[in-house]
Amino acid sequence: MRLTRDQVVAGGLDLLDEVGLDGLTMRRLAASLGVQNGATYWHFSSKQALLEAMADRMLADVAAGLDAGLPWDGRIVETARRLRRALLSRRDGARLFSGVFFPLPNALAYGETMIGVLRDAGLGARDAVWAVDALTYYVVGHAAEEQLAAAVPEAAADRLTAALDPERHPHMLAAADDLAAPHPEEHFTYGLELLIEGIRGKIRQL
Amino acid sequence: MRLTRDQVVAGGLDLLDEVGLDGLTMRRLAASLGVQNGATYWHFSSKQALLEAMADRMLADVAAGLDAGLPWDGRIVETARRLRRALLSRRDGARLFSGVFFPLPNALAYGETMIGVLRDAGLGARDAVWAVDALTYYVVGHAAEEQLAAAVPEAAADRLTAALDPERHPHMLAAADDLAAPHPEEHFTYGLELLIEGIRGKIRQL
DNA sequence: ACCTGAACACCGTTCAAGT
DNA sequence: ACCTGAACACCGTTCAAGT
Repeated sequence: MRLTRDQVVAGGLDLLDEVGLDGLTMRRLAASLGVQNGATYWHFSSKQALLEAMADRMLADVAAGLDAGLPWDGRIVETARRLRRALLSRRDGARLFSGVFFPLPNALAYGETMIGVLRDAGLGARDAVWAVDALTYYVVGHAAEEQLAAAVPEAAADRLTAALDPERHPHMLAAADDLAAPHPEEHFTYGLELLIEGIRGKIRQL
Repeated sequence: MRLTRDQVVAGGLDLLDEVGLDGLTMRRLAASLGVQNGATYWHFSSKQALLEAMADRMLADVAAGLDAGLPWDGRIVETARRLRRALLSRRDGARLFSGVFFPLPNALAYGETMIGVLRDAGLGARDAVWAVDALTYYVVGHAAEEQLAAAVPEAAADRLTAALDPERHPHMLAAADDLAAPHPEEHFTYGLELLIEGIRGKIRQL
């Protein structure tokens, strides 16, 4: 059976879950597909091109079928959540996405949806784009940090507490339980609401 | 003259400006320091350890001497700007920082300062930490995108306009001039204000 | 204490040659 | 059209041996 482009992408995503982004090599991928080393280069001109295809595949359903009955802020929350879920669906998914240049089909669909919601809410073109940029940086940054913390199981927590000094970091020590973020969903929602509240302010000023 | 740890870090940062994060190799660094390949490993146990030291050095003055006379929102803006400037001070500085695990001295000082400002403003421990997390994801994400766009000079713009379809991306096309972000400072301030406005909302609820 | 020299086990990418 | 086999030019890391 010959290899298809889709199989290479799917194999890449499966391998990503197995070995993480740093362990993902073209040679391992070829091996896991039962093929020789150079074979994948017939389907993708470079590793970067493959990573882009993988990133976009990961975002497949982010912008599909958004409930038009929701108010604008509900639609923003829903779409941000979908992006978040997509990024978290694969190991190192957020890092994979942020290492890739933006204009990919599903990423564009996400952006277009988000901007559309804010324009419906009354924002001008520039405000809408810039607000979506802020939302996106937040969602991606949050997911990346969450996956980074998950990747460094115990060493992370130990190293953090070791680095914190009661003299110089009283505030961080006082919030140590919330720093380690054992409540990622609540944590995510908190920052998302901050941004949405800021957008509400902009809409009020219209 | 023998090599010092500091010289290795400084050489790493200079090389970063020259060749970018992807071009930064231990071998090139050794060559630029006029030393043999393995020599840097006496000063740093791994490339990752060196990258961490470089990232922290980059953040050296972010938390020093903040004007206590400013209102809380002015202090947040000032500190966020300093982090931004530090990240932009070196090529791929934002990507360097986000690839490194958080608890480094200057990064901790930054976090402590930010949390302190929000606690002064009246927020509880958890709210303050979570709000600072949101601010930091935003600052780093914004700087990373800005440096990524700067790294792909013209190909980026071309590829974006080529990918945009009037049928499917009317909103993005309508905002094309603001998408390419020829106004990075204004763009940065816009999103930062969104978050600060959200924090104002939290403080009002107290 | 600090560095050299040389090796080990990998990489991404290319490309003639096969089928 | 799609893949193999083999090579090229690199990597990070280790470590005996030198000074």
